Amino acid sequence: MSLSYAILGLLSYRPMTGYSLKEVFDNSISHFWHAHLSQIYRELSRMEENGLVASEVQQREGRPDRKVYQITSRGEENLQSWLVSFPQKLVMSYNDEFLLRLYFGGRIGRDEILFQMTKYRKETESRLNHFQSLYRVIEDFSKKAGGPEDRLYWELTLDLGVQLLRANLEWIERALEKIKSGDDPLKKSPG
Amino acid sequence: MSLSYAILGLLSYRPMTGYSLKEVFDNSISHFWHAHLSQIYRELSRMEENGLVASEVQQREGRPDRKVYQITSRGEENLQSWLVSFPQKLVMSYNDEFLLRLYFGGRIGRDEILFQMTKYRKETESRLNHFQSLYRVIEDFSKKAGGPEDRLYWELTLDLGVQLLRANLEWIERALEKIKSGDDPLKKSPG
DNA sequence: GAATTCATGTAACTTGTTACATGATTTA
DNA sequence: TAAATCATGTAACAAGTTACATGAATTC
Repeated sequence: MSLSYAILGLLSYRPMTGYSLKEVFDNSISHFWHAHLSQIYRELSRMEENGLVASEVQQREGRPDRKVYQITSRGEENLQSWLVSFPQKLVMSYNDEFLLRLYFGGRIGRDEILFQMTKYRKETESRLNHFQSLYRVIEDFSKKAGGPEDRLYWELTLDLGVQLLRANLEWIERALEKIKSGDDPLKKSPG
Repeated sequence: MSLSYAILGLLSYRPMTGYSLKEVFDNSISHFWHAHLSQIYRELSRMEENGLVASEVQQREGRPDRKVYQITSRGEENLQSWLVSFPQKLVMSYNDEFLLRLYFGGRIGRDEILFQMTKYRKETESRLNHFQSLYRVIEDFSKKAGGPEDRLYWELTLDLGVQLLRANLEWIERALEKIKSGDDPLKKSPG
């Protein structure tokens, strides 16, 4: 289960609560990994049972208690051995609901498709904007934790996220034109 | 659950067994949707309970029985209303184990990263080759089922799959160079 | 003779998703 | 004063994964 390695890796930079782990997931690795808060809490409990992490409850006046998790030496070993083992099977389970609809586009009207595609473009654009703002987050974070080596790899993964979104947007433009030109009665039956 | 819509959509072209549905998943929509055979069987049972599909057992001499599923009118309605409803939340759960390792690349040696990246490139290349062979599958299939409209959309989804893989490969080349040049002691501290 | 394909599923388990429950502090 | 943020989780269910079980026909 890769989620536990994602958690171990992030805890290897600094101890964190489940809540703050979720923030890092959303801000720093959302371009290639997503997890729900409830998943993170469940996984942390399991990992503590297995001795991969250890928790300490911090009581603070007024504000609610925080349960701060840190990686154990066993957790470090676990992480390390995972990092150097290239997966036998590359899991690439890319299930895309929008593409599933588009595949069956022949079953609905072109206007509906154009409408959905335009919405999809808007969403993709805002995701691209979000990703581009993450370079700043990496810069800030590399000053606090990790070294210049870490920063190289953080930026590389983000580069891919940005490039894939750009390729996606280029495809959207071409697809819109293809669909529109198919809609043009002059081009449908020439002569 | 989008799996049931994928099944309904495919059954709307022609009746199929669970086994042949799996083949279509792997050959025709694998670039944006993946499902295990056991998932398909489970989902078909559930859908039959809900009246979205109906099955008929065909007995054949010598060979094992086949359970052929077809879409019901209720299933058609179900599919149609899903197709015209743009999702409130675009599910983009893209979890990539390779990128997760790369993100933590600072924790392992550069040689290991280069080794894994090279393997990743090889896998990505073979996926691209597979995708490119699917245009032929679409061509063949559009002669048997569906019309020219369907073919446009089938090709569009495949176009995206191909373009994303190409963008991925371009990124790999650049990433390899960046990692290698960071490894070069001459570039590390000039002078 | 061994492996692959066709064809059906069940069982056990892990992961992902959504809703619920609680409650203080801060910001709009 | 309403909403958002911080902070913890549980419960219930849906979806994804892997292993097991069966057995004929075909291909290597």
